[in-house]
Amino acid sequence: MNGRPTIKDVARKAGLSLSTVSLVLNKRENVSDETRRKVLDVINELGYYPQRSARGLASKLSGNIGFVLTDDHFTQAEPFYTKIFLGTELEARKYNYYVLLTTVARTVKETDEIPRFLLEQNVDGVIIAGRIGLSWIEYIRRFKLPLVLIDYDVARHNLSSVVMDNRGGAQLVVDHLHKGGHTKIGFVGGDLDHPSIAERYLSFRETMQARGLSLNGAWVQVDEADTRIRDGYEAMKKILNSADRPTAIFAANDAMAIGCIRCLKESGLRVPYDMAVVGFDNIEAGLYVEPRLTTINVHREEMGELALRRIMEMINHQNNVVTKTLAPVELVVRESCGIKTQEHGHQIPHTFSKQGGNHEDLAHGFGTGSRSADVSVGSGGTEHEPASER
Amino acid sequence: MNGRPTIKDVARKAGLSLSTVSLVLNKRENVSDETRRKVLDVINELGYYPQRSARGLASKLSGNIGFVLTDDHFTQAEPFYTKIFLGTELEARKYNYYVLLTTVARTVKETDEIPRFLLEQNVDGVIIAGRIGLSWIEYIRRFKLPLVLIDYDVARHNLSSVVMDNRGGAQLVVDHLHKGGHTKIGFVGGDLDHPSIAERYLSFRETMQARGLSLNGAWVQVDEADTRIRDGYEAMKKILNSADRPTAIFAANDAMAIGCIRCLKESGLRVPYDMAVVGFDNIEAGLYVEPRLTTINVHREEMGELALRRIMEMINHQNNVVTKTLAPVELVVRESCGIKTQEHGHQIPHTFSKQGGNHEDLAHGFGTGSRSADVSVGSGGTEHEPASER
DNA sequence: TAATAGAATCGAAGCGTTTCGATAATACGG
DNA sequence: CCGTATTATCGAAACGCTTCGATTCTATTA
Repeated sequence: MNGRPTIKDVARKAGLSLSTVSLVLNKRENVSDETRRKVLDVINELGYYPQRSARGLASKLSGNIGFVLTDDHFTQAEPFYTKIFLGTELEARKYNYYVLLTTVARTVKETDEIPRFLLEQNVDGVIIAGRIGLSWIEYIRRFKLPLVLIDYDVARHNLSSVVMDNRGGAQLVVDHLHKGGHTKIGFVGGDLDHPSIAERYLSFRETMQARGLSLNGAWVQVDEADTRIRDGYEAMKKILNSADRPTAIFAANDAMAIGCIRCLKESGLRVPYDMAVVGFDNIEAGLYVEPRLTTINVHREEMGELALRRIMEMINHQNNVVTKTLAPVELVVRESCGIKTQEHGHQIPHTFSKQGGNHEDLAHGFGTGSRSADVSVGSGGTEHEPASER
Repeated sequence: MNGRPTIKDVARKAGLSLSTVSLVLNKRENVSDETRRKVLDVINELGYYPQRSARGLASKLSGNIGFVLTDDHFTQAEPFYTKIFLGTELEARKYNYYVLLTTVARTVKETDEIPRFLLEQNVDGVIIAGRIGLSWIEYIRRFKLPLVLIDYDVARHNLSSVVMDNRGGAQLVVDHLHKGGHTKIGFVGGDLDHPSIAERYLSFRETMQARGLSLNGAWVQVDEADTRIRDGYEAMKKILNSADRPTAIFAANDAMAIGCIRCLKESGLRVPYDMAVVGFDNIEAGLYVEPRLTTINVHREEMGELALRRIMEMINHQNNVVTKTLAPVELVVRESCGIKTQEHGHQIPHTFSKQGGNHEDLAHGFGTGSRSADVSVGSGGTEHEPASER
C-alpha cells in the first residue's frame, strides 16, 4: 500500500477481480453499468492511474509513436516542423499515446545512430517528417511498423503520406492573380527536385492552361540550384532580361519570393505596382519583407494531426491501405500581390479555403475551419518582432 | 521463437541462466570475462535487444525523462528551446534514456492537461525549460521526482537549475566596450521582471563600477513594459533625449538592441559611428539587422545537455543537492559595436570565452570548447536566408 | 587440511498489467 | 419449466525483464 495504488488495490477495494477492473480500464463491453460505476468511483477515490510499462508488457503495445526528423529540419529558424510535431503531440494525447521525437542525420551512417525506439520495440508506429534520405526510409520500413510520411513522399515506395495541397495552393495563386487582372504570369521554381515544388509547378502550368492563359518560356525559371532566396533572386534577374515582361510572379516558395522582391527593388521596380509577387508556405519572414508577402498558408499543426490519426488507424484496425492525405491550404492576401480586396468587395479576412482532394483519395479531417484564426491576414501589426526575452 | 528473441533465447543459446544474461546486460560486476563474452556473442548473433516495457516494469524505472515547455516557447520562431531540447535528447541517448516532450499552457488549468507521464509514472525525472507559471512548478514538485529547470529559476523554490551565465556575459560586454574606448555606456533593460534580465542589469552595474566607469541615470532605462523591439526603441528614444549622450548602448537582449538600432537610424544617427550597440542572446535576427549585431552567444544545446546530466545524477545517485549550473557564454563581435579586432590584433574568430562560476557553485561540463565552431562570427555570408524549401 | 571468504552463477519470485478460457448468472424461446 | 444462448465476472497464465537470496566453486588462510 505504500507507493501508488495498483490495479490490485482497486480490485480489492471494489470487491471485484483484477480482470474486471482491467475490462473497465480498457473500455471493453460486457461490463454492467453498475460495476463500471463502482470501479470508476474507486479509481477516483484512490487516485489510481495505470502504469505504462506494465501495460506495455502485457499488451505488446508500447503506447509510443516515433517521430523522426532530420536535425537540420528540426533546428531551422522557421518553426515549420516544430508546429507539425506539436500537432502530432496534441492529437496523440487523445489516444493516450506519447510521441518520441528523435533526430537523425540526413542519411543512415553508423549503426548506433539508429533510433533506439525501433530496436527496443518501443514504438507502435513511426512518422517521418520532411525530406529524408531514402536509405532511412528503406531501413525503417524493414521493421514492419505502421509508417507515415509528412511533407514528403516517394512515389516508388508505396507509403502513406500527409502532404499539403500543393496543387490546390498553386491553383489559388493563379486564380487570385488572374482575377486581379493579371494575364502575364511568370513562375520561379528554383529546382524541381523537391516533390512539393514539382507539384506546384505542374499545377501552375495546368491552371494557366485551364484558364486560357499563355505560358511564356522566358518567364518560367526552374533551373536554379536550390530553392532559397538567392535562387529566387537569380531567377528573377533572368526573367527581367526577357524582352517582354510578365506583370506577376508566382514563386514556388516564400524564400524565393523574397529573393524576387529583393531583385525587383534593386532593379528599381516597385512591388506590386510594376510587378506583383506571390509566394508559398507562409513563413514568418514574409511578414517582414516590404511589401509584405501574399502567400499560401499551410496548416502545419493539422498535418501533424492527420498523420497521427492515420497511424492510429493503422495500429488499431490493421488498416494498411496506402493513403495520400492532403492538408488544406489557404490564400493569405497581403500587399505584395497588389490586389486589395476580393472582387465582391469582401472584407477581412482575405482568406479563401481550398478544399483539396481533387484527384487524390480521401482527405481526412478537412475543413475544421477554426484554425484559420491563426493566420495572419491583411492589416495590423507591421512591426518586426523576432523574439522578446524568453 | 517467432518474433524478436528474448532474454530467454539468449540464455538458452548461451547455456546460461536468465539472471546471468541480465547481469551482463546491466553491466554489473561479478561476471567472468568469459561469460560476458559468450553472452555478448550470442546477443550479437541473435540480434537481441532488451525490451523497454519489460525492463521498466521490473526495474521500476521508465527510462524516460519528461521535458516540459510552454507552447509559446516551443513554437516561437527563434529555435532557442528547440536547440535546448536537442541537446537534452542527444545527451539522453548516451544514457539510453528517452525524452518525452510535452507542452503546457502557461498556468495550470484543467486536470486533464497535466502531463500524463507524471500520472502514469512514465518518467524518472522532469526538466522544465523557460519561464513557466509557478503553479506548474509547485504542482510538478509534488511528484517527488528529480526536477531541473533550464533558463529559469525561482529563488524561493529550492530547485536545481541550468541557466546561462548572465553575469559573465554582461561583464564581457562592458569590458569589450571599455577596451574599445567607450566610457559612457548606457543600458536598455526593458523591464526587470525576468530573472535573466535582472541579472544582466546587476552585473552591468557592478562591472561598470568595478572598472571605474560612472553610471548616468538618464542612460539607464529599465522601465519599459516588456523586453521586445518596441521597448528597446522607446528606451533608446528617452536616452537620446538626455542632454549628454552615451557613446555606447548595452541592450539586455537582442530584440531590444534591434529596437535601439532602429531608433538610432530614424534619428539620423549612424551605428556604430555615432553610437555603438551590443545585445545579448545571439538570435538569428541579429544577423539580418544592419549593421549586424554584436552580442553574447549562449550555448543552447549545452544547456540541455547539462540539465540532462544533472537529472541523471539525481536519478542514479540520489544526489539531491540543489545546484545552479551556469552555461558558458561568449562574445560574438560583429559590426554594431564598431570595435574591429581585439586589441592584440587577433584574427577571426572574434570570440572570447568567459568561464562562469564566479560565485555560484560548481559548473558542470564547462569549456568543451568544440562547440564554439557553431557560432557565427565576424565575416562571410551576409545574405538573409530565412528558409529554403524544406 | 579444514574452515572461511569471495567470486560466479543460478532459481524463483515479483513487477502491474492484459487476455483467454472457464464459470456463474441471467434471459429467452418453445 | 428446461435447455440454450447471452452476458457478466473471475482465475490464472503470460508478457520479458530485474533482483535477491541461495548455491556452487575456487582461492586463501591458519
